[in-house]
Amino acid sequence: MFKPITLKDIAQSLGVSPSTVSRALSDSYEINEKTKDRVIAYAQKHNYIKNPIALSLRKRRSYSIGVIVCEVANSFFSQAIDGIESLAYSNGYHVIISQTHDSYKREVLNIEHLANRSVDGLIISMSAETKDFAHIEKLHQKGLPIVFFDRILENVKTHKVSSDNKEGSKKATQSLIDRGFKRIGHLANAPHLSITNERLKGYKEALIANNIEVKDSLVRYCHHGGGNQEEVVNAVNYFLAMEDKLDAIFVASDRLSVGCLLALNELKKYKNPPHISGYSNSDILDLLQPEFSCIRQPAFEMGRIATELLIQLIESKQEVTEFKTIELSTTFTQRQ
Amino acid sequence: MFKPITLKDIAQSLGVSPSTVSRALSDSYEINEKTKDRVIAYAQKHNYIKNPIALSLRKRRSYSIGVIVCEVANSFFSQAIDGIESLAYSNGYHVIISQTHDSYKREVLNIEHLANRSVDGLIISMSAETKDFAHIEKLHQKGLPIVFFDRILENVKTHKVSSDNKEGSKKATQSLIDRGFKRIGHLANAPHLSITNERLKGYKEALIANNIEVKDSLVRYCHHGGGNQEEVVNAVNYFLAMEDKLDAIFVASDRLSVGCLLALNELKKYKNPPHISGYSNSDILDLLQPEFSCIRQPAFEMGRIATELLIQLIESKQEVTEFKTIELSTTFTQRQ
DNA sequence: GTGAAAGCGCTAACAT
DNA sequence: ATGTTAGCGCTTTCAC
Repeated sequence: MFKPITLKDIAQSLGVSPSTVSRALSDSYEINEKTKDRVIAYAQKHNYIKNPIALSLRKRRSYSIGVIVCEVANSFFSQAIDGIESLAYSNGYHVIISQTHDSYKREVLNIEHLANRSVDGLIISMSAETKDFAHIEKLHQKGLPIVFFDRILENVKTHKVSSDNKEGSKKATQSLIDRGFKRIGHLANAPHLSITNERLKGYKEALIANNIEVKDSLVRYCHHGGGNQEEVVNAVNYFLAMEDKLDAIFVASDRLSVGCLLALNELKKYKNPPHISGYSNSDILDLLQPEFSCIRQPAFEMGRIATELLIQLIESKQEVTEFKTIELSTTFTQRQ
Repeated sequence: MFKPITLKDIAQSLGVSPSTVSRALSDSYEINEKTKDRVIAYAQKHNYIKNPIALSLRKRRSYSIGVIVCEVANSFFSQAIDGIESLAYSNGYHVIISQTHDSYKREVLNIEHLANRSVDGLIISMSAETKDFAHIEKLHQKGLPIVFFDRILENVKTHKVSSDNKEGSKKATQSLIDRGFKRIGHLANAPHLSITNERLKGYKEALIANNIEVKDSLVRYCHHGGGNQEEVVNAVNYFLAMEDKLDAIFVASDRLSVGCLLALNELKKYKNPPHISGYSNSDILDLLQPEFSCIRQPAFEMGRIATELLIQLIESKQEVTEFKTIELSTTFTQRQ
């Protein structure tokens, strides 16, 4: 069975000590050029690769970072992951992706699994279900480098990367108002998420700025982030069944936008359905739904920046006490 | 800094030897019940978790499996990954996902990285660009457990899981013929992929069965699997520019279906565009493009089965010499 | 029923 | 410039 060549093997074959080999391979200045060449040549010829596990044990570093997201089958997150990977690989880090499927239980399990010394740091986007943050705070206190992205945890002191949610929301809602829509519903994400509140604020601010009354009855939350289509369908049905017909719905997330459009599609019987506008990073939606105006987050860039900050955290010699909260701008695309 | 409690710590605190603690925690029969209880209680109270890295080094097993796919932002693959995860986790394995973005170079890099003792086995779907298989054959010969899925490597003797590509293709093409389409183009994937050939065969067989001439000029390959939209646009343009107008296009993959529909969307100026039918596991496409008939692969199930076979391979005591090639059926959905 | 010791593959003081 | 040694955290043989 698969038994790769070790450093010791090389040492033996070459009649030198393991430490010499180790030093030669890490190009130490104290090793004779000739020995170095011999060792490197031999290693290359035999396809030697350092055992990363032994290395990790020794250095107490795994050179891998963990990413916690609700799901990868989501344009926003898969683009963000591409950004994370691009920076991680170029810095010699490996990326381990873990999906919570927006379940609190899975989040706890996955984070603990990763944290227990198999990753050097974590990039986390909270699950929609999570209300208790003990599992994260514990790790953070223990000193595990963590960077939050998109779905932030406000009161944990570390780097945070998101888009300017309030602003994005406000822009989109304002655009609906500009187009003459007055009764605008808001299909919101799970109530505990940072993004939910910020996006709600943006929506409300736009209404207020235009002297439109803010009504809680026009806001519908999806407690599982749209994880089961049923809750989205229910919300859409609620909106459609309202006595005072809705003019438009502003949708709070990528997944919900998809869910909402699907729901509306199933309910074709309704004539004059409300106009839909919302968050989406999906190219498909973008082009197939020509009347869908959307807010796009710079997902790739957000991933890159989060990773950059995490690597800084991991590699910093002294303890970091200054933390950044970065908010990137979103792009709003007005259609038709 | 993040310094978790070790087995040695427990031993010291309890005044027993490390070996006793180790045995107690693995519930060895030779340990006194009382000692066991003491140890387990202490471990739980202090949140002790075995260091997986040390464990891996010792056992020469990482309890993690690597997954190589072109990209996760793809309905088919993300569903397959969900299937892989579901079985892996319930068997105590961890899943590491690695994306090739259909680049040969990335594939080699990622596979080597994972293989070098940080995973116990690999589930691979080949990159579109890959024509040279040495990197995989080498690992396979060394005894690393590998299961292929979807994009198979024919002449490597190991388990393979795919859908019945020829059959699926044939069904879809036949359905186009049944609807009166005669001049049917085929937008194919990269020519080296197993699925490309099988799907091409199905397409051709359907034509032949209906006495329609098979013309190579009606087949267009996308060498990067649709990785850059440009090649898809070019192919679509080629089809649209043909003198004898095409009635329909049969599209060979999930990603290409998206690309093809997008391209067509951009080229709206053409009246009476050809009818599109093809592979797709996307719920969005499914519902937003009501006239799009599609073949859906049982992605989740394929992932599950591949994982099951891989775990068998990993855990089998004696060498496995009998290998399975599993082909699951696809579902064809006829629209409008 | 428990402990001592060796070793998984590697690196880094500490020799020489 | 190179070798010796100890140790990262764990399991497992061999003693007792």
